Amino acid sequence: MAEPLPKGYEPKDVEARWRKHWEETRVFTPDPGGPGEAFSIVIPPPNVTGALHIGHALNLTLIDALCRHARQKGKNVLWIPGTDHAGIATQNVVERALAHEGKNRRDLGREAFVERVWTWKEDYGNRILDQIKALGASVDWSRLRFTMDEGLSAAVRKVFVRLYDEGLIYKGKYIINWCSRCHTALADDEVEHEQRRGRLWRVRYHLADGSDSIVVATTRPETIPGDTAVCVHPDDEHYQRVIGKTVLVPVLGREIPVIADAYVDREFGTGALKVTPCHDHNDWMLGNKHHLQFIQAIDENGLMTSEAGPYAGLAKDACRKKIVADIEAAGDLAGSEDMEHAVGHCYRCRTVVEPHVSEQWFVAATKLAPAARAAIPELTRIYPESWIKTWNHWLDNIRDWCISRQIWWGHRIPAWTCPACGQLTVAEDAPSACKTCGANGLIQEDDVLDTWFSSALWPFSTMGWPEKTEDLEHWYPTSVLVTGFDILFFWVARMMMMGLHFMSKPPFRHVYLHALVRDAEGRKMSKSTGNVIDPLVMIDKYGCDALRFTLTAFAAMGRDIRLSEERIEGYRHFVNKLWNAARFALIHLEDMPAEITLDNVSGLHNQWLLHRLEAVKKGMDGAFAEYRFNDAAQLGYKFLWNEFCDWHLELIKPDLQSQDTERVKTAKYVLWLTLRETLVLLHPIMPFVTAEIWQSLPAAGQVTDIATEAWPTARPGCVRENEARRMEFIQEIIVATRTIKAELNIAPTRKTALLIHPVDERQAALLEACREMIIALARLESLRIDSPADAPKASASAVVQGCQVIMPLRGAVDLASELSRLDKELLKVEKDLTAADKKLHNESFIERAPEEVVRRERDNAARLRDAREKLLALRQRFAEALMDGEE
RNA sequence: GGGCAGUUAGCUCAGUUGGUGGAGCAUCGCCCUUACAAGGCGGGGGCCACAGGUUCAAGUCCUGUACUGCCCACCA
Repeated sequence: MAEPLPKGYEPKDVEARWRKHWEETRVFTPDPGGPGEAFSIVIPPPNVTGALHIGHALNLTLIDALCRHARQKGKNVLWIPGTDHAGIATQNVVERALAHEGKNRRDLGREAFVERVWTWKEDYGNRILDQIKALGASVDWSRLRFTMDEGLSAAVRKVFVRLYDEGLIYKGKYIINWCSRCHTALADDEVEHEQRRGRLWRVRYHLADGSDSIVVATTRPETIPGDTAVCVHPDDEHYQRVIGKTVLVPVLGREIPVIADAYVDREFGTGALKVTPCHDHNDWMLGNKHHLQFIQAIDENGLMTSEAGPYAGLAKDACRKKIVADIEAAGDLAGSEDMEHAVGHCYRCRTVVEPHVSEQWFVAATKLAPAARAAIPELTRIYPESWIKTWNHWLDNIRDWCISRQIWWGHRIPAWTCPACGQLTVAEDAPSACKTCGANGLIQEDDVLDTWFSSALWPFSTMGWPEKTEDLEHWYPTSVLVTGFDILFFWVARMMMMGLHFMSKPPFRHVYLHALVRDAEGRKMSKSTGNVIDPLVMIDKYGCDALRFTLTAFAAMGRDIRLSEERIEGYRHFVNKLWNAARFALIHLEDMPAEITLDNVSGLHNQWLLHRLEAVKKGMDGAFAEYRFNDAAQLGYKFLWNEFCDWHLELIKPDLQSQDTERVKTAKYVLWLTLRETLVLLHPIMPFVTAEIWQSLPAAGQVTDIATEAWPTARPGCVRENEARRMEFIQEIIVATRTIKAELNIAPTRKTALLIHPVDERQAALLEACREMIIALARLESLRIDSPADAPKASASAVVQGCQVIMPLRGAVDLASELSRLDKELLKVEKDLTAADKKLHNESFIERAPEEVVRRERDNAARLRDAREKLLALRQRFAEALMDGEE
């Protein structure tokens, strides 16, 4: 039965207890044969090396809210947790640790190194799981996955082999992005371009016949030894004379052709471009088109090759200095200038990326992309929809995906080469002998797959594919993918391609892209800037629910979140408010209150509250369904605080003290029921505090776990617009009275007399029925509801919906301030009335606006006119009182 | 260069289908009213970036401009 709640909400103990409870009772472990419509989400697997950051906190909070809400709606909810092996990132971390021991991975050798990473993963990889727990994520821990689990690795191999057999994976020589620090190829989207200050040199190339020269502009003179052509625009009259001739590479003296291609921008630099096919993506394209020579001048370590002649062995930066100096010495430097240009950096280590020609594995993304493009919005809806254009543009311009990485940590490519005949065998399992020549000792590829290759399979590999599992049958495709837009292409697009190809269905019905969390100044949070907000610290300081509520409240679609600690602190007040409201309720609900019929509940305030509750239920339900998280949070916030606490709890205080047992009974039941339903509504956002309060509340029968409680059903009988409006009128009367007191500097606690002059019998009856409420909330000594004929002239007053509210003033009250108060009020009414009249005098408004709108405007004007008359009269009386007082 | 957002109170942001603009924080005043001072009550504060257009009516729809941010892109 009911237990008293401690005075202050202590998140730490409460959260720990509920986490344990939910884990032990396995309420988040669903059965594929269980009842309810299937609802599933796969976690965007955090990097196993990573610590939970605020972006994860947002992501997990939103997913958790959706899952908890879906569960409340009776769905069969599966949320699969897991982590990603994050190839390059994880390898880097372990290599750094090794470096501290003065070793590198080659000292250990491949096997020992990989073993070491696994050990590291076991030690540190579980930290992230504890952090997911700390956030209250209602994941199914029995289905925990890791991208390098045996099952998922088998899926990777199967996919690789199938794609290879279908010709959708191939090996080929291509210019790729090379990180000389990570010593691996990078996919196009793993390269981040940044504007950097650089220099543009103008270098003179002499014609081989010595007759002339041509000046070429370059930002990378160190690639000159790799030049195999100079290219100009075919229509450029400056260079017609040299097209088809040959020039000499500066310093080296090698003879190369001058070619013409419309690719060249005549306006840029000198209009002449040096072509270095091995060290520039566009030059690669030109080299192929014009069948140029391919000369590799820089190796994979960033050193100049023997092709660079006198510069061989130099680091590329040193070569740049030297070659510029040499050219200048030769008198062939035609000038140089500073310029800004985009430079590619490795997204993991920030090293400048070097275009590099090598043998790599590719997925024919160009062939898989069209289906993925067409899937949105036909098969999968994306929220917010504005991303469709970006999605289409990216998929329309996709290039084949380089999937081989020259690192050790990851899924090793399942391809073997025969040492005897060189035959390549691609297979799920290591072949014992060469199919062609029967030789043994086939050698597996050294490279591993891009991390995103296994992530691309995540929605079905986690459910047991390629086995035909019940999970797949029941829960694929997943209901919605929730992630940040920053990995739309890295991850979402690739999942879409793989899902469509292997499952014939898109991997998710909806994609919800949430914002990036930034700091208060709108900057990205990063360790180097020192502006990170650590979610674990926030949970520790303010409680998980406060953090979750804040993130949810700020998660408006299509907009970044600027987070600061003060905001979390602010929403902690809300958690506390809920807690205290519950404490109040529990004081009066020692036992389960007797049930009453709600459709015809007595008491205007009860009718109003239940009416509002219906609206909030509906509103929050819709908000969750459409991923309007901020709306859901706001609706819950306002209802709980501004309606339930500010009004209803105050309004039922007299009820609870009453001798009328029916009245007490009604108050208690409405209180109990509203609080319970509100807890359920808020539970998806604030699981812990709601769970704690829920179990303290008396219940009919066994106390249940709020996590398994159903979303409250609608009570159409409680929707009562008219009663709600009447209650709002009473509230306006009370506010007007309070305002008079506040503005005349009368202490709110000082009980005053009040006279209300209603406009008609109906209003009089309503006021009479609510007499007690008005007295209590406006803090009155007495209340008269009738004509003000004998009211003292020295009274403060207000007009509410035509009804005059009059407060006789006695004692030390600054009477002059009442006069200015009334003047201010009059001014406002005048202004509104002028605006309304202006509209009503506009003939086209009367003619064209809908009847309803015109009628409302007329009513409005009439109301204002009436208010003005009454205020003027009241002011007149008051002014007389002032005169009298002065005489 | 292309694309996408944003511009609303001092600050951070809401504002569903056009019908007199809201919240939190901050600020000012009064109150320790027996759930809550992490609180209550009340107030002040906005030509909704700018310029046009559509409309009886525009923060909301359209066009353009300015600034800010993000994404994409092969200007060497």
